[in-house]
Amino acid sequence: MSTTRRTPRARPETLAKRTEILRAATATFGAKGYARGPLTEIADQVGITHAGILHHFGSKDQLLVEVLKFRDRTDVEGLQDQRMPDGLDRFRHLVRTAFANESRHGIVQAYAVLSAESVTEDHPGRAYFEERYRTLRQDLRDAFEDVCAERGITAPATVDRAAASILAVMDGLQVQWLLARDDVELGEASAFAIEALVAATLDPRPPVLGEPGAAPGDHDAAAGS
Amino acid sequence: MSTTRRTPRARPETLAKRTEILRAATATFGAKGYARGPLTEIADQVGITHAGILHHFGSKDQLLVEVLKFRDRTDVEGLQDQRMPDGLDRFRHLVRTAFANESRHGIVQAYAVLSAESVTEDHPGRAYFEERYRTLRQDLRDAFEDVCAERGITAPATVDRAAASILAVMDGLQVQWLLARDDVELGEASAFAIEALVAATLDPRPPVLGEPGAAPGDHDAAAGS
DNA sequence: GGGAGGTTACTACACTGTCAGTAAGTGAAT
DNA sequence: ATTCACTTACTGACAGTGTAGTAACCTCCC
Repeated sequence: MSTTRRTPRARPETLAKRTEILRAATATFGAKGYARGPLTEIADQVGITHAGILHHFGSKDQLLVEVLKFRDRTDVEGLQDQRMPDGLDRFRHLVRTAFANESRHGIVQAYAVLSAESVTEDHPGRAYFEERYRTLRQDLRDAFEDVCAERGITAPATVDRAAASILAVMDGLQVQWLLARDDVELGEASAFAIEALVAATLDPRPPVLGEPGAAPGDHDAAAGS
Repeated sequence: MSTTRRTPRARPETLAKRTEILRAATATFGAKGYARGPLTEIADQVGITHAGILHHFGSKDQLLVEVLKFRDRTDVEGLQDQRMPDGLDRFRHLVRTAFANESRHGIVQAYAVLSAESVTEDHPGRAYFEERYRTLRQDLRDAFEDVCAERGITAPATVDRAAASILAVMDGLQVQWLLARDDVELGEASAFAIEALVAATLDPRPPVLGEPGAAPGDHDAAAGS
């Protein structure tokens, strides 16, 4: 936890190689998923053997964890000088990210595939994604609280749902976009949805569908339709 | 090849066994994903060997396709007497489904895992999910058009984005719910989001975030945050 | 010269798919 | 109603492949 600097001496060359491996692993896990992404394919991309990869990362599981951490690290570097925006800017930032993602197919796919795969039995990435979503939801709740405080209104109880929904819609749109890039506009659709969800949270309107006492006990059967 | 399977004679016993296999396969693929869901585990559940499974379905790929088709078949049976609702009821139906899904963990997980996995290279389920989402989006677009026609308004250009977003938010919430069932209320959050997206589509308001000419060309780097 | 960054060679599995064979039907014709 | 020709529903053994991990050895650089 504390000083996880497992490799004491980091020669610059070595560090570069490791980064190269992490990038290659992202590509392979993105293209084939973790379960079907062989170490040999990753090794080929960086011109070594699969045993060389294991020399650096110990195990495939560990490699996945490092890949995930690596992404977070570089993401933060992307806006190192400017702090993560807060208030409404936090949501604008999400929209910008969605547009930017349209030209980052590989990473989008890696995250989409790995996050869903992580819910399976004994998946090495599970803890990472649990933590990630928990943090992001908290993050967005905070942004909502900020905006409400600024406006002198009390944050509604729906901020929980809104925070989860915003992340959800971004993820879900990514999957649809990956399956049909001609039919789904990732950036535009995300912008629309985030706008709608933020508006509904900050300035609620009477329900269109009528929900309050809606009986959940329903003998209905359509998994995702 | 040579002695191909000519639509095997459907003895009632056999059909029952096949259904049993499909159910077991759903469980295994749900729990472990397709890539990591071995035929032997499915076979064990129904008391035969993995070769027996292959006798019925020819290949693992084919089994997956049948599993997916099977789900659709049973889903439709669930509301055979009453047609799929249209207009606003279509959206209410989605909300009810989301609540119902809270007690159908296994199927939800199977769909969440398999849909994301399907975007990977040469995945046997890809065509199915492409088709599924295309159909569902069209379905929701139609529902929007109906409501707009009823109200004598012209459907806005955002119906495309809204349709994709509604499906997206449902899927995305499922993943978060599977990762943290105590923190995410699948039904309630889906209800909130669908309500918000339908309202924003049918009765648009001025933007809170301000988007029109927002420059997409942004040197930003946060994959999913 | 000692350790970091590899390699080759190998072990040990975990799976999928094939194949030959068997037992239990099925459906005429006898 | 029994026999004969054939099919269905498997089993058990195994081939083949893909793959993670290990061990021993090489080979530079500091």
